[in-house]
Amino acid sequence: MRRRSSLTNGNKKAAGLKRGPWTAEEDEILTAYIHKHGHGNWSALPEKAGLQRCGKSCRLRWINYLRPDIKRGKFSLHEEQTIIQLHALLGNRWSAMAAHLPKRTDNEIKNHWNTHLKKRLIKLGVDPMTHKPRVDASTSQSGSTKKGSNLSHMAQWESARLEAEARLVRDSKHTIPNTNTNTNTNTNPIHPKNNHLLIDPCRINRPRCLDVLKAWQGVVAGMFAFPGQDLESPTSTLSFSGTGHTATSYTDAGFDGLKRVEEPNQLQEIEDTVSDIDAWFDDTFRTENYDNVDDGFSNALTSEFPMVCDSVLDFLNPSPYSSSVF
DNA sequence: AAAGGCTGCAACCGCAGAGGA
DNA sequence: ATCCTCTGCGGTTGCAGCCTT
Repeated sequence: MRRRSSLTNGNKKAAGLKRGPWTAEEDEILTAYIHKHGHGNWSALPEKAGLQRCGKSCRLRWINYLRPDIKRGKFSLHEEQTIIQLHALLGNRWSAMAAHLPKRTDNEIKNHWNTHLKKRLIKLGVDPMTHKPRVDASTSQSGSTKKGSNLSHMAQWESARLEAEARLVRDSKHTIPNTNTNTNTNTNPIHPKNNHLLIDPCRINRPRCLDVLKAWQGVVAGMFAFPGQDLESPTSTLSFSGTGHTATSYTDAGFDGLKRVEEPNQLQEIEDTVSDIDAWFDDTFRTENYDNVDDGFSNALTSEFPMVCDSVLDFLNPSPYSSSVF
């Protein structure tokens, strides 16, 4: 890791630059400039646009507030569920989470987590960092420890995958201008530099990670013994494949691994594991509030997890039309 | 009605990584 | 190999508005 000078250009507190809340006039100037010229180099933008702000401030204002493809206002129940689930997988990787919540910014998600969700989980007796019930260590000898360990592995694997996907989403956002208007294309663009397929962020409205996680739940729970594979390490995901997949397509390699379910009793094990995970999520997140709404969290999870079996069966009976979107 | 506390969120700060010189 | 700039990220702060006493 390279060291940098202690104060980079972007961090110098330039004298004479305005700080604090943006005025409507400043917003207008910035918006008009970006609509006309694009943002280009942020550090050069303020001078060109005639703003007494630093480039960093302009960038933040645009990304978190002025951008047209931003949804503001209350988070829906589904969005909150998604945030909680993503947080369990990714931790405080707000930008990666934002990539899976279209039209929400990392700042918004972070604020919502810190001001609402975190407190709610604490109130429910759930540790917001580990997403596990806050119980004393005496229960650690129970079978739940093993499941927790497996979940931890899953989280590591899925976390790595999500990060890669988030990166792709970011790339695609940068590659496709006017993402708010170009939403119905069926053809994904290709990254100009590496020729990798770029994921259309509009296709990630529903967090597909959940589907993949469900598939992984079967894999990582210890049903597959790959000689010489170290399932403790997320990087071993890459070694599932000998097909020369690049890192950006390594989830394909993971599905190759899934196809190794060959014994009927393995399917039963998968289903048992799914049930365990279902119960775990249910116990962790059920609240009176959720129980009292029709599309409550418990129901949502219950409806989500059957897809695990679908996914696994899908891989047991591979069809050319059922392949993953990855 | 006033004071103090709390909440929500926009904005800032410092650091790290990527990439060019 | 090193330095520098730019960009992006996550943590933190400041403050307006709301709530409670």
